[in-house]
Amino acid sequence: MRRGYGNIEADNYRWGVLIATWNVNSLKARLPRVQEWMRDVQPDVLLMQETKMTDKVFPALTFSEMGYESAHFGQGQWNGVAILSKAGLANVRNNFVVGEPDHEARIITADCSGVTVVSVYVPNGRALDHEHYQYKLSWMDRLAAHVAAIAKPTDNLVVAGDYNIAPADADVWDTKALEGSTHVSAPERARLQALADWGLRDVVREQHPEPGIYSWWDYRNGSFHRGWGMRIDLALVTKSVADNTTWSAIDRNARKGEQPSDHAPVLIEVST
DNA sequence: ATGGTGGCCCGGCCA
Repeated sequence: MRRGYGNIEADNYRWGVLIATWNVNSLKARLPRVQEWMRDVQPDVLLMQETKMTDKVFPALTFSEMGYESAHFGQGQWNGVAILSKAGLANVRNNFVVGEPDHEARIITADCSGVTVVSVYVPNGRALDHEHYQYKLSWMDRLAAHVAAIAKPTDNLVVAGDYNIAPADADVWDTKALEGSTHVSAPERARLQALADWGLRDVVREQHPEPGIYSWWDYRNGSFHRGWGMRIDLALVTKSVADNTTWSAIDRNARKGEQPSDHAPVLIEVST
């Protein structure tokens, strides 16, 4: 029997595979919080971003002792993505599988008991006139090629992580404040639409149409307490997964307390 | 949000 979801306000007990994604903003700094959260919520699969460490120091043994297999694609003090699973972990693929490999560690793919999962950390972009923004747009194009290369729209696929893109105006606290900024520009949103056109659905938004659900709040200015957030961490899934997603949430409680990440975990429960 | 925080690891850069 499955448990409830720890500190998450679920109105019921749920059954199925619980898949979570979380930008931890340094796994070294965040390991105690991550372990506490994992014990509390018991995800079956956890995708992480911004581990900010090398593969050599990734705490695979710690996660193994907690019952998780793991795969990590890191590069040092920046970026770094991981997949933890107690539902099987096979066919691990670092980086893009087609085209030019990225020079940064931002994407890792694996198969977890019939579902292919991709942990993505999309480049921030910095500013619309910055070359990093062009890197972000081309990165999203390469992600689309990667997705098309690893799966068909009829497969079980979850592409989740920190997209650094708010899909719509309802996903930000103040559209005026963000005018001319990254994360909300039309070209970025067009890249998300391309993934949608291929067959990936924003299942959390489908299940939570209300505005004001965010996954990231700036550390500065008391943004969290003022409600200045954005929903930029997304779980994009194919139809077979979306149609079997029985529950989803953003665990904003994880943004509270001592030494939080600036991102909250996003969860989906998929019945099997 | 023009940056007041927090990550990297010790001088700024990045988010």
